[in-house]
Amino acid sequence: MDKRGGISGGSGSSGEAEVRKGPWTMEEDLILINYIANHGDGVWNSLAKSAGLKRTGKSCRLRWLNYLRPDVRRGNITPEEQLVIMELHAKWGNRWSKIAKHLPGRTDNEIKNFWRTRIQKYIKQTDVAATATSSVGSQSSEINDQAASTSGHNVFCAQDHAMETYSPTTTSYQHTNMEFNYGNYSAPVAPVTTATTTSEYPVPMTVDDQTGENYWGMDDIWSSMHLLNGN
DNA sequence: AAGCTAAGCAACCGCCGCGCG
DNA sequence: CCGCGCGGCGGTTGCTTAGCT
Repeated sequence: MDKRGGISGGSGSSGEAEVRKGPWTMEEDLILINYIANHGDGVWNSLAKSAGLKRTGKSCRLRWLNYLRPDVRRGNITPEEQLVIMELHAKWGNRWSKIAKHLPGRTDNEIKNFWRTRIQKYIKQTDVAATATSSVGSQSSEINDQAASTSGHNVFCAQDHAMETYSPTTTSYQHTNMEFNYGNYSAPVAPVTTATTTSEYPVPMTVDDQTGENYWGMDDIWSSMHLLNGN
């Protein structure tokens, strides 16, 4: 079952408004950003309709809050943030939005994913290690408290190498010769073999100094919005 | 080089609470 | 009080990709 596949909401023979699902396209992102920049957010269902997006209000809200907001921070969770997450999770449990409020620029979804992938793995490993050395099983909360009370940086790194090497896949509009990737979104793209062809796109791209790859960052998108809006 | 597996993450789903008529 | 719509939240899914065999 693919929850993210294309248009859903009926066979298409009816007059029902079709609802798009799955990864957001760059066009949709631009529409949403532009609309919110001009009208503000909120009342998401009507916003989706007014903006002409074939998306549910929920989907628009999620996309905006988790990704398109200008103050969203991307990239590595810092050791300090790791500590905060662990401390607050020990205190509040899976109250991700509450935890996210204490981490400016981080979203509940990001923290939730971080917890599930990194910290739960760490807990699992620690749990296995604990049961291996002792017949007494340890509970997650105990581990949380233990880890949360650990001062200093890279609390996981000593035992979890993945923490050190954590390098999230880019969430920018990354451009290669074949296609550009936007998180999971992968769209056919006009063949771009020269730098000049980037002007075909509404968004000026950034060139990575190290890889030489072109990509669209959020800054690029926002600057393009100013262009589109005539600022 | 090809196939397999695990990790990472975007996005959807279902539920709940709140405000409003 | 009740029903409805909306926003918010936590859980879950599945696609992509990197690493390994």
